[in-house]
Amino acid sequence: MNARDTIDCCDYIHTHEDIVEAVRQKMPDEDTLYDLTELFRIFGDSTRIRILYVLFEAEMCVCDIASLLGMTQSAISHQLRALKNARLVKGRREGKTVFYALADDHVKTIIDQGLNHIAE
Amino acid sequence: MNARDTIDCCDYIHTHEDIVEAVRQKMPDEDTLYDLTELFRIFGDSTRIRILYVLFEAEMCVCDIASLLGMTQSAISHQLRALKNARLVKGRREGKTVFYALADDHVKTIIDQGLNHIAE
DNA sequence: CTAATATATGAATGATTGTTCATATGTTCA
DNA sequence: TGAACATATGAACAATCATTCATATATTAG
Repeated sequence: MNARDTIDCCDYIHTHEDIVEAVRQKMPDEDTLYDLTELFRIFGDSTRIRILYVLFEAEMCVCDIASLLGMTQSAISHQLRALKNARLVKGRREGKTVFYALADDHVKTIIDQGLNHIAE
Repeated sequence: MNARDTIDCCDYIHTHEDIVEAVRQKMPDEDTLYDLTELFRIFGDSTRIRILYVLFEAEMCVCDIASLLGMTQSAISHQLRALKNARLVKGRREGKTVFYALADDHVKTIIDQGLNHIAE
């Protein structure tokens, strides 16, 4: 099948052209779609989820997180950067140490929704 | 640094041992962590997000979704399987055609939370 | 300034993943 | 039964990504 043939792919599309039009109009723009996908992609890694769980409890320095999760400082630092770029965590420098904390409480809300789904 | 050295990685961990202990206890078990990560990983792909958006509007057959998104039937079918395994969509066969629909309204809630965050 | 400590980062690598292609399965109709 | 259609699926390939290693930056103490 050729995906470019937008209307002749099967017998059903002609019977629901109003719906097809509604879908087309309600699709979010490319930028929103990209940001949304990117946000969930960040949540889709167990190291990053673990880091977020750690930060639910308290702000913490890179090395403590690494220690808690049994991973290297470098690995954690790389992932903290990803989380920071997604504005899920924020860093605060105090001398040599950088303390990371959750950026806001959307994070917890999103994770809770995820937990809701898997608990179902 | 060796990540196995759970206590001697920096000067701070000793000053917050109560918090470290609290974090340890509140970390979800491995299974939950895996399911949660897996769920968000499924949301973390723009094709799958697009499919979910299409299904917000109405149930639809594989080939219509493919047509709407300008992708091949095979690609969509593969992704529908992923969405089905994550129990985000469900399929209903009617003759030759299989209609897919959202499994429940957690899906919309989770995506809305994501939109909330990026709109912020 | 130098040494020590905490964090950040670029490059390399192994693993994972989305799409494609070819083909199989399942259903209807003649 | 056989042809036509809708969907599903396994294997292969290219692209993406998490971690590691080595090293750079930043801060403090001496």
